[in-house]
Amino acid sequence: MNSLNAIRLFTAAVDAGSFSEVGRRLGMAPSSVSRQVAALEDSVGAQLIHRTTRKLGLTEAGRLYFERVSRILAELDEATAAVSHLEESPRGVLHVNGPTAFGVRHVAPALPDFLARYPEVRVELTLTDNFVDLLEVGADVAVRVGELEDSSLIARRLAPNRRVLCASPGYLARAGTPERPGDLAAHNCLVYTRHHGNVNWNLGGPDGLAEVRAGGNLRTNNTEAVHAAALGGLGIALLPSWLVGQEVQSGRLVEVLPGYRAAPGALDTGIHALYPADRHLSTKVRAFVDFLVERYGPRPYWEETPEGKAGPDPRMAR
Amino acid sequence: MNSLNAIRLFTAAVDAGSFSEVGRRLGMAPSSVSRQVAALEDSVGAQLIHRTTRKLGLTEAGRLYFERVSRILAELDEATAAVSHLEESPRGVLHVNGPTAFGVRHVAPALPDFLARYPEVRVELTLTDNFVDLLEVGADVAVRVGELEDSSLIARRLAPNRRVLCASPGYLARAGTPERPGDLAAHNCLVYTRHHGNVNWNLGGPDGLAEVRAGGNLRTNNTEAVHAAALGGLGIALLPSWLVGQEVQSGRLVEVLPGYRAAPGALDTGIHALYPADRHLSTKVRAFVDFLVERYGPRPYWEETPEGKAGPDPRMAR
DNA sequence: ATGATATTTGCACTGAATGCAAAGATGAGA
DNA sequence: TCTCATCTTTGCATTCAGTGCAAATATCAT
Repeated sequence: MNSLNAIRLFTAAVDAGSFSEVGRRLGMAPSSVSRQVAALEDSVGAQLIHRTTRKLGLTEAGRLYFERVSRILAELDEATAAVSHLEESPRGVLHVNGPTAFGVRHVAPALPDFLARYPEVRVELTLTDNFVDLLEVGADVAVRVGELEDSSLIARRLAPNRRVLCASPGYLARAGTPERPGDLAAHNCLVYTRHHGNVNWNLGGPDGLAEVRAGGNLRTNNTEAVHAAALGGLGIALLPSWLVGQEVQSGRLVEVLPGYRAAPGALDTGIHALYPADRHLSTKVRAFVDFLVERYGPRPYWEETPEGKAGPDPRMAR
Repeated sequence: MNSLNAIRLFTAAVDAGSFSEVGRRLGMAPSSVSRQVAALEDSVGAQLIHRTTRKLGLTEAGRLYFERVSRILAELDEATAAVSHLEESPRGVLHVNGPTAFGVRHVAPALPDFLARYPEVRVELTLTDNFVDLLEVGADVAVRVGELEDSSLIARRLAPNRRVLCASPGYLARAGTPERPGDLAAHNCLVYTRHHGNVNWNLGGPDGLAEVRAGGNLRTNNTEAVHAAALGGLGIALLPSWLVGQEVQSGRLVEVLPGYRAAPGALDTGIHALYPADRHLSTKVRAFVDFLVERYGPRPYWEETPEGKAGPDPRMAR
């Protein structure tokens, strides 16, 4: 197999008109240039350059080869430059994958700012609720809420994932407001059933952990359904802050037992960006992840309290 | 500088879908494939392939690079093939250089047969009477008559170069036919003056060397002029057999003192083909030189005697 | 002729590429 | 859920290609 270096030296020799001159320009011994060109001639099976101690002359084969090969070298450099250019600054198509509910509320609204900052990036956002293989779907980065599957991907923490108790003002006016965790037993608790499993709520508060039996007339495996029911005044729900935070801020929902949060568990691991553990992280992915980290910040906007009052102990945020 | 081998392995990996598969196909260790691709990625400064133990996935940069690079590799193979093709059999343009007189009489007439045997060759014949640098004029092969300049070129002997005494039948009828070398002093000798130098004729015959003073009413530095004068019946000339051989055969000239030839000297060194001493002799040059050797043979057609009678002692040749 | 400069070859050496083995990762199937 | 087969990657010793230097040879200019 002929080496690319030999071809470059061949064209350089044609340009320079002398092996020694090539050596001087490229800082190598003339003998090396000579041997590389000779090896190239052996590999193509034809004399390319007639040599004399004073001048070089192209063979017909050499002329033919030079014309084609110098164009090819230019194309190759161009291809390399194109790829390098792609990584100079965020550019190209960024495939983002994420869960529907979070994506609609907190990824899609962020995209205008992101795209304004990086005009050469185009985003392709795919929202699905089943975990997908990044390589399989050709995604560059995924946003995952909750527990992380075991994989070789790199996870960058974007925000905590806290679940809070909440209900509509109408419900509370009608059914009263619980004062202690034990009071929940008397309320209509809207239960999200993840794996037909435990439906008790483990709450952490000023007086430590409390496990309460949550029951009511609605059990569903769909968080959005719990959300809708709570908004409709059906009862008390335990929902992630990114889902209800802004409605609590606007008063459409009211936080119940504000000193208590769902005790950290698998579902509360946090919100992460996942991307392949490549040695060369592409600038567009890095830019996107950095952008989300910056946008959500240590305390995401959906957890901001209106009066700047410090919310729950940040140390609770796993 | 990125290596061509790494690029080939990259495209092979994209085609095969696995580094191990590439290793099996190309008979090399998977780790080598992996390292070459990694080195290529380093050199272009971007991840090209997302790797998992079970599958490979192209990056956007990888897709871009693959598209361009696979086309470039094909072009490069094509260029190499074109050059190799050129040497598979005699093909292309053959630049032939030679002296005018010999070229017109014995090279040009041979070309129809040569070109008929090698239909893919085109000949560019340049006839000049001053020695030229092959490289300078871009010639592939030169035919030289007489002494060889000292050079690094390879000389292949094509035919002997003998000079014989001859005159027209009319001249001999008028002035008589010399019987011994000494008789030449009484004849009109047509003298070719090469370097204003010695104009004596050194003749070799049955009784050894004989140096005779050649003189007459024509001295010229042009062989063709001597030739024309002899044909016109002006006197006795000492001319190369390739120039007068066929006219002797046809009777337009008559050989004088047939047992005598010009004693071998610089002018009689022979007729040679010269070509560059390249390690790869092009097939078209080899074909042409072989063709001339075969055509002229050990005893050139211009020296054939009508009755098949053995001419002068062949050992005199050279 | 002589000197300057060119290509090429022999020789020792350096550095890159390789194969092997081991470790970590992933998917299929029991 | 566990095991196995297979994949990529890394460390390490080895091999081979590529390099520079010096010498030999060739060519042109002075």
